[in-house]
Amino acid sequence: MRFMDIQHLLSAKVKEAFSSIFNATLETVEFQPTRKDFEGDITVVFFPMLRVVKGNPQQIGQQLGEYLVEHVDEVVRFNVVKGFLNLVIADEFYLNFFNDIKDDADFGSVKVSDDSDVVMVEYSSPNTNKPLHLGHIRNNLLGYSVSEILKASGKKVYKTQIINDRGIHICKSMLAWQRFGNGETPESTGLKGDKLVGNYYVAFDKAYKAEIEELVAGGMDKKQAEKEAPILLEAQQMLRKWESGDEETVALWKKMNQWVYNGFEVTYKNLGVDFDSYYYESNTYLLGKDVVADGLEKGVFFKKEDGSVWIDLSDEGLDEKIVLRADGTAVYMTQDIGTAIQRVKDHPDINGMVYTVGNEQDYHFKVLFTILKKLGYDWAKQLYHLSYGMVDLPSGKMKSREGTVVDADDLIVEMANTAGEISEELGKLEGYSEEEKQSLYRTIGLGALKYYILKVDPRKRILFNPEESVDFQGNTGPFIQYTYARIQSILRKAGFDHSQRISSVKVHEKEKELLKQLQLFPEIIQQAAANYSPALISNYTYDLVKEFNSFYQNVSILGAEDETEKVFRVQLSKKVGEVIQSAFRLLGVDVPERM
RNA sequence: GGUUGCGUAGCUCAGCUGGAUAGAGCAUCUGCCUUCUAAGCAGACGGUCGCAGGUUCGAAUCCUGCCGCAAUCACCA
Repeated sequence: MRFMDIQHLLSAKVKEAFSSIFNATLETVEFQPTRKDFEGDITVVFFPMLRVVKGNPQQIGQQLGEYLVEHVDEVVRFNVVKGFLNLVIADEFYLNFFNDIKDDADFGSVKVSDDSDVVMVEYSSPNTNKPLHLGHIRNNLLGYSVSEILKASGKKVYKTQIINDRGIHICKSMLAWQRFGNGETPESTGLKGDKLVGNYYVAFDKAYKAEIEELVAGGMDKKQAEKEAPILLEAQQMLRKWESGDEETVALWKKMNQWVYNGFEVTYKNLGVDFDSYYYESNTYLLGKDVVADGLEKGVFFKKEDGSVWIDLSDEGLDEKIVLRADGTAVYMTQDIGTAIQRVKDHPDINGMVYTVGNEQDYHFKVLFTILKKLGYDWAKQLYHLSYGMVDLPSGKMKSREGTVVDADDLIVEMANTAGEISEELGKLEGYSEEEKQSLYRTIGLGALKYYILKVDPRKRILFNPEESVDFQGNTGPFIQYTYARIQSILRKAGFDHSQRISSVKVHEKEKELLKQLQLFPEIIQQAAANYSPALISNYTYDLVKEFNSFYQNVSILGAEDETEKVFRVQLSKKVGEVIQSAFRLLGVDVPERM
C-alpha cells in the first residue's frame, strides 16, 4: 500500500466505525501528524464529531480506537487525549512504503507526459547598462528554482527572460563611454564587460549631477536643471538616433551590449542558472500596437480626445490605464501585452506563464493580467506574477548609480572564500587536490548563499548585512550538504551488498521518524509548485536532515548488532541522501561527496 | 489619502486551507569526539504571536478596526 492511502483508508474506517457504533454519519474526518509529546503516528481529531455524537470524549475516543485496532491491520495501538485519538501505525506499513520507493531514483517527482501543463517561466530580465547585483541573484535563484520545482511537479517548463537592451539607460552608458572612455574595452582593461559598462553608467550620473549643480549655481530652478542638463539632452538625442536606426549609434549599442552579455554569461554560469530562450526588448518594444487596435474594435479599450488609448478597470478596483500614447507610440504595458502574445505564438503549447519580478511591479502585473483576460485569451487565466520582496542593505536600498550595491560576482567569490577558510580550519580534506578543494569551496559557498536566500518566503523582504557573513551552521545550506557528505562516507565504507529487500526488521523510533519524513516529499513538491515557493522545499529538507543527524548520532549504522538491521540502516541512509540531493537540485544547490 | 504585502523569542526565520503545552537556527550557558565526518548531537535559557474587538467547542491562523514598516497609485521602466 502506498502511503497516501493510509489516510483514505482510515477516513473510511472511521466513518464506518461511527455508523456501526453510534449509528451516525460523518461528512469528513480530520487528521494530523501526532505531536512528538504523545505516542502515535497519525491523529484523528474528533472534536468536530462530538457535534454528531454527544457524550464523553474520552469514552468515544476509546470506542473508536478499539474499533480501528480491531478492523484495520495497520493500526496497532492507540491513546486518547481530549479530542485527539492518537494511532500507532505498524512497522510493516513503513517498511512496505520504503521498499516501494527504495529503488525509485525519481522518488517525489511526477514525470512529464504529453498532456502535462506547459508553463513558461520568465526570470532575470536585466537591464544591459550595469552588472548583476544581489537583487538579481534573488530573482535568478527564485526563477530557476521555481522552474525546477514546476518540472518536478509534472509540468513542462520553458525558461526564458526578456533582456532590456534598449532605452535611455543604455544610452547613458554609451554616451559616457564616448565622452570619457578613451576607447577602453574589456580586453584593454581586463574588466568584465558588464562591469566596464556599469562604470560608465555611474560616470554618466556623476557628470549629470555636476551639470545640474552648475546650472543651479547659475540661478536655474533645480527641477528645470534636471530636465535640461546638456548631457541628459544628449542621451535623449542618442535614443532618438537609435530609434531611427542611425548606423553609428546602433553599432556602438551592439558593441557595448555584447560586452555586457559576455559578462552576464559568466555570472549566470557561476550561479548555475540557464534559459531555454531569450527575448530582447529591442525586438519586442514595438509589439502590441496591433493588439491595441484590435481591442479598440472589440470595445475593450477606448480612445480619448487627444488620441491616446486607455482601458477602464475601475470595475475591477483598478484605475484607468493608458495602453497607447497620443502620438501612437507604445508604453511599457503595450509591449508586455504584445510580448505575452508573441510568446504563445512562438510556443503554441503554452497554457500558463510565470513572471519573476519584484513586488514593486505588483500593480503593473495585476493590470496586465486583467487586460489579457479582457482581450479574451484563454491562457490568461494561468498567469502568475512571482512577486518577491526587495533585498535591502542596512543602509537602505541598493542603488547602482550610487555604487551602493552588493555585486553578484564579488559575493559569490566571497562566499567561496569563507567556505575555504572554514574548511581549512576543520582540515578534513586530506587527499584532495587544490583544484578539487577550490571546486568544493565554491559548492559550499554557493550552497550557503542560495539556501540563505531561498529559505525565506519569496514575498518577504530580505535585509542583507554584508558585515555579518552568511552562516554555515544550523539551518543553512552547508549543514545540509554536510549531512549528505556524511551519508556518502558511510556508503563508501559499507562494502557489502545492501540491495536486498528487507521485509522484516525492528524499526527504531528514529528510523520511523525518518520514514515519515520521507513520505512527505512528493506532497511537499506539489505544495511548493502550487505556491511557487522554494522555501517549502528548503524547510522540508532541513527537517529531514535534522532528523537524520539525530538518527546518525544516536543509532549506530555500520555497527548495528543485527545484520538485517545494518543493511536496512544503510539503505535508509542512502535514500535520505538521494532525497537531499533531489531536493537540493530543485533549489539549484549541489551536494559534495566529502566536506 | 486609496490599494497591496508584511509585523511571531535579543537577531534571522518556520508554522497561517482554524486544533493538543506556538517551533527551529544564531547568540548565551551545560554536557558529548579511544565507536560510522563535532559544519554535528543531547539539553538549558528565551514569547501578552503589533494592539483592540468579533466568529468558534477551539484563533498566531478567519473577519473588522487601529498602529508600525514597505511597495505602488506617471503618456518611467
